[in-house]
Amino acid sequence: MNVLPMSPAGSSAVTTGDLRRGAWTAEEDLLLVDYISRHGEGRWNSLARCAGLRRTGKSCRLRWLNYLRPDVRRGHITPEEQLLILDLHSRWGNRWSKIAQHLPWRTDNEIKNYWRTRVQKHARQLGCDVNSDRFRQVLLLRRCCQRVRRTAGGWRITVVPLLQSREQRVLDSGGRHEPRYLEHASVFAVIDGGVTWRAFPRVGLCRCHGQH
DNA sequence: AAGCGATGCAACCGCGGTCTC
DNA sequence: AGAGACCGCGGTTGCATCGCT
Repeated sequence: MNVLPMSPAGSSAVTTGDLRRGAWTAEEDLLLVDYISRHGEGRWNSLARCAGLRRTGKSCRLRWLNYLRPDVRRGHITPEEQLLILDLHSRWGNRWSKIAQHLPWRTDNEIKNYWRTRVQKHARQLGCDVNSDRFRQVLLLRRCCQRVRRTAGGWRITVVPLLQSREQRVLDSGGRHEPRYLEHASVFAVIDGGVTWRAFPRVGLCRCHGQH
């Protein structure tokens, strides 16, 4: 099972009347997991009562779907997932549950949080819209850099912001053992020794030959 | 070391749609 | 058919943690 965030003893959870609210305790998690493993999911309100949990059905459902479900993947969102989320969001907007259907190991809540805290902030810093080609290119470049890192190993990569100029520019990031960046119009590239990886909007990463 | 603002994320809330009786 | 219960979604809040001064 996943390592779960647990509230410490005497946590921020409060009890109003017969119901508890706030952070879940390890004991509550165990009760819920144990009950669902024996009886499966059902009607959440009655499940909460039958499992001996002083929680609303809603609260139990949220806890199960977002954290206790065995197939939920937690932690760092990969560049591939970022691009997929970006693509799906450009199609459907804030339809988080619909987007999450295409990343079944991620929850809608996680995707929504990721979007609001990281993506929107990132776009603000770049001064562009999250659905713009420019923003997409930056993500593609990041993935590109990661691949170069993986294959070349040990290189220090500097992310170069997209320039507005239409003319071709070759940006040299410094030492001869580091990759150089080529930027032309709406295309990014990382030049890695004899191989050039180019990132095209809506297409992805392509390996090019003889393009220095 | 302490204070404080920024950040990330778990959890709650409100509402509209669906189900059940 | 309709009323109440329930579910699921998207938006929002609150708190723990981090990093800076």
